Amino acid sequence: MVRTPLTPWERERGERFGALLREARGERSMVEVAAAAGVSAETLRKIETGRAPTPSFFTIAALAFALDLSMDELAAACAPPEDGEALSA
Amino acid sequence: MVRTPLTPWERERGERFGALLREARGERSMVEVAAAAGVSAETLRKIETGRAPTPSFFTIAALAFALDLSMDELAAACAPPEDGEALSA
DNA sequence: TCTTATACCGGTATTTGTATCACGGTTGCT
DNA sequence: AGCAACCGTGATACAAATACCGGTATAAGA
Repeated sequence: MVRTPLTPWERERGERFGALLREARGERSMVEVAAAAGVSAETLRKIETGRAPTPSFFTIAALAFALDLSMDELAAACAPPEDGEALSA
Repeated sequence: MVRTPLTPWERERGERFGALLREARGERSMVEVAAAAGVSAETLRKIETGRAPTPSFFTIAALAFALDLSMDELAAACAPPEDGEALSA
C-alpha cells in the first residue's frame, strides 16, 4: 500500500466541502456553474456529492471564482482537527 | 481522450506555482515544512519542482497553512488568461 | 576521511480526479 | 402523444497525485 486510501475523515471532509459548494451554487444549475468554471458538470457533481473528496487545487480555484467564494474561507471551513479542535466549544 | 492530458500551459503554471511555494519556504527544509503540513517530502518536492502540476486542494491548503500563505493569493498568482489578460496593465 | 543531513532523481504501486458515454426524469412546446 | 432540451446520475477509461524505495550529489562537521 503506497498511497493512503483516504481516511474516513477525509471522505467526510469531502462531503462537507461539497455541501458548501452546493450551498454557494444556490439556484444556479450545475451546468451553468461548471461551464463558468471551465470544468465538466460531472466533475462538479462529484465534488458536490463528495465522491471526489480531494479535488485539485486549480479546479477548486476556478469553482471558487465562479461562485465568488474565498479559498481561505473554504479551507478554514474544512480545517483539520490539528490538535485542539474545540469545535463549537 | 477521456481526460485532458494536461496542457503545456497547465504544466508551466505548475512550475510557477511550485516556485512560489519554494520561495515561501525560504530557509526551512523540505522535510520540516512537509511534516508541518502533513504531506511527504517527496510530494512537496514534486509540487515545488512542478512535477505535480495540479496538486489537490487540501494538500495545498495544508502547505499554505504551514507556510502562512493565502490561498486566494496563490490562486491569483496563477490565474488563467481567461479573456482579457491585461495583467499588470 | 567518514558520517550526517539535505535535496534531487528514477522507478514502482495504488488510489483518485477528471472527462466521455449512456440512461432516466422532468418540463415545455407543437 | 411525440419531441426536444435540460438536469442529475451511474458506469467506464485514462491520466495524474501521492507515497515508498533506492541511488546520487553536495556541503558541514567530527
